[in-house]
Amino acid sequence: MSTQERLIEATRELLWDRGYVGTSPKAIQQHAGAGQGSMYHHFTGKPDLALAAIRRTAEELWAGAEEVLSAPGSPYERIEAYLRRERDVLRGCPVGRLTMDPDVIASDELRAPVDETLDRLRECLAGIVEEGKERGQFAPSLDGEEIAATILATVQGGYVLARASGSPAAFDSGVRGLLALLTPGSSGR
Amino acid sequence: MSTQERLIEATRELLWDRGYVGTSPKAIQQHAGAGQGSMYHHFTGKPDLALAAIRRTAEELWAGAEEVLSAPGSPYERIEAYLRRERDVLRGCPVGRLTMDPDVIASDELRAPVDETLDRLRECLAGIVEEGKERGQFAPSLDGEEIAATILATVQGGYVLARASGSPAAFDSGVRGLLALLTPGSSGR
DNA sequence: GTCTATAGCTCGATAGAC
DNA sequence: GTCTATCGAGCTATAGAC
Repeated sequence: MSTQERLIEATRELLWDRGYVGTSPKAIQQHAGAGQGSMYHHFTGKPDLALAAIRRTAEELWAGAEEVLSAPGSPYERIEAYLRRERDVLRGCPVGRLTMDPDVIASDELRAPVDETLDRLRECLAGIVEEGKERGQFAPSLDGEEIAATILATVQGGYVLARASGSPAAFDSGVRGLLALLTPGSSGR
Repeated sequence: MSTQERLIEATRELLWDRGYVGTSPKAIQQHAGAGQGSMYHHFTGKPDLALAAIRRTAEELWAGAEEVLSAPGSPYERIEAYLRRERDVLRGCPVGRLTMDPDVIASDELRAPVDETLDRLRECLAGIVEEGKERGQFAPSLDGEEIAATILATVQGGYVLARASGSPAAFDSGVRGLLALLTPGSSGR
């Protein structure tokens, strides 16, 4: 793996665990096994390197989610597969956690990949919900865009609850609650 | 307001906006209009001051939520009031955002108020859902604890979506989706 | 391309005058 | 109680040798 690659990968790991504000160039260099000059040769500075790392993380997350959501199965089954998918719950979402970083939010460039990824996910989920309505799996009164936002929010918020309690249980509990509400034929009342 | 008070209030504001890692003692002192020595006279250091600030923020949040959730009304109405309550959406949750702070999560002392607050909220919501089941407002198949986790997660995740897009719309959308799923007599299918 | 050296600044904390 | 002065360390970045 090239030095440039190692720098990006090290940055991705550190951004996931410590966020942008909590990640120093020095820590990145040590993680990547590279010197100061090496980093500043390949990137103009911390924001430039972070942008490369965030873009790659966003792409990977989207690719993985898209794979699960486009797999064969009914709309409910695909949403369930997405929600129940294996996750490193206590580590949090590598994309969503960036929204709590003041420097990321302050920069349109750094925020863009985060925004686009969550937006694409929402569109994708909304389409699946609409398909479920057509098939009679979900109530016609439901709004695809809204339910998509609820699904995404439950996942993102699940990470928050899990990290607060130090256990993945709260994440799973929230997911089970949402699935119960979405379950064809037995939800709401 | 005493210097000690100003220090705590300044810390609360900065923790809300920039998190623990992103908040420096110097910034706190400037915000509070106090010198170095003043801060270290009243508190042993940054963790001590942050603990006082986090505890107060957690207590205030719980008090406000408890007030809305214990107001008169049916279970569904109380949950709706909680979800639709006015919030500084783009600023995020002053308690929930701390879960993305590596130093907060690493310290049992700093994490405790966060954990306890969300846990109490979950218990409170779970009781309301159970009450709704008894009244026939929610389906008997629903689990109070799980739905409570879903509600809390939708709120916490709503902040994430809103901050990612730079607009409160996504938060409101997720809340409307959840309320549709919870609506007596018209949810799921 | 990669290294070391160094800059100028801020970090979190302490010392000691008043 | 509050202030200024100062500490050693780490921050982000640049310079320049190799």
